[in-house]
Amino acid sequence: MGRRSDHTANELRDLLISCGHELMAERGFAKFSAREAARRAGYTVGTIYNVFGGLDGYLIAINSRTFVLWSRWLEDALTKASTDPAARIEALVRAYFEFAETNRNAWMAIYDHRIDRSIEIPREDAAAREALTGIVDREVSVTLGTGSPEESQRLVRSLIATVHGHCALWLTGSYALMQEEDPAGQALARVQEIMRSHNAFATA
Amino acid sequence: MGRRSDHTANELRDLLISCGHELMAERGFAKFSAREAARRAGYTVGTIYNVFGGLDGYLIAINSRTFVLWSRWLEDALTKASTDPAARIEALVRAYFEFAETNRNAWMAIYDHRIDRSIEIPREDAAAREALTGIVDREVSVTLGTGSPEESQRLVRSLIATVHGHCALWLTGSYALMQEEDPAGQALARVQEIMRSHNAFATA
DNA sequence: CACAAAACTAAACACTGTTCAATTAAAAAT
DNA sequence: ATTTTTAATTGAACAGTGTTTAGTTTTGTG
Repeated sequence: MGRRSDHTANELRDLLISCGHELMAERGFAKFSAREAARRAGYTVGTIYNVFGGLDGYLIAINSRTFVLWSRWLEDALTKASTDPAARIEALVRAYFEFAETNRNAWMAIYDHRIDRSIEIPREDAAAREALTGIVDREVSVTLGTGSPEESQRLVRSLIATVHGHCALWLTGSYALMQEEDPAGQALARVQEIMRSHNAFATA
Repeated sequence: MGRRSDHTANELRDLLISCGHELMAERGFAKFSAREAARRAGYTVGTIYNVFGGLDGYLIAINSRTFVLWSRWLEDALTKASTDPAARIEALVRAYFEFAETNRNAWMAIYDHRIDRSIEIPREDAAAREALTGIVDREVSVTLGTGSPEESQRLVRSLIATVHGHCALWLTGSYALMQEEDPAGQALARVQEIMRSHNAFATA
């Protein structure tokens, strides 16, 4: 068959991402199959190559969707949190872990997919990825009294890396960290220690 | 051909691990091929399944070798370091990053290989993995004054996770963390802040 | 209505991992 | 010294991949 009228270009794009995301959540990165994803959408692999330019483009799109869901998850948690800065940071870290645990495979796929430096990430996708950093930036900046914005941004990235490390080692089951019952609690404790070192939460 | 006399069982095992490790360092986890590794060793895939029981066993063996090299790298760095606890911690963090950068693909393969919980890791391999934690434990314990050994162990794992997070995000190129020029420095700063929060480096 | 462009498929290619019967070489038994 | 047994190794098969390309079908347009 040729061009089908049952889906517009955008609908098809969305459908393929949805099916791909579902399959990724179900099987994980290693057992993901573009063929199978297309099959579930009622199409053939070739279509994926048409729409996304290649497998990398497709995986980027799928992972970007995960980023969007993740950001929403964090924003939702922050909405329910109080206005106390320390409480908001805790909510943020807890929500970070919750999302990763709830969406194990999809979350891990983000880091499983190694993007070749030669390939360029579409603006829209890059934005979805940076949105997450933006949320953390916004919340952390409130608590940090003095210091240049650049220094603050560096710290934000470092804090994200800190939480990421705990979360990643936890979910991959690496190390005997498995025996750690509350990795989120440990990550939070470290974040708090670091932030206090930078005179955050300083009561006036 | 049948049984060959050109390699004993142990030699063959070692040869296959060497070739596999080399290929892993060269191509990375995603493009690793057991067939190709066996080919380089002068054997066929089947032999890998004979010797290691399956692909998982082979990958575990390859990654365990990386752990051994990593531990050695850290010990070497510590040998060259002074006796000052703070300096030793710095040497440890720096060496951690150096090894990961120098052995990018092999290092990442450790975390790329998701081991099914059903499969059991051979004692020897488990030991190689735990050795690394042991080194950190030994060095950190010196600086931590009070506190139960269990609490200390939890902190050690948490510190490892902290450094791991920085290193992983750096090497995967995730986030705009790429723009960070000295991720090792950031990781070290966080480690120091955390340790000071736990009254480490307390001068008597 | 004819045509050109776009969407989509089907099939091919060169690879995987995994299994297993068949072969070969060495060790053990006669 | 021969035969038998046992174990190591291969080769071929199977069902999957990702990727490319020629071809077919559908649609919008001249």
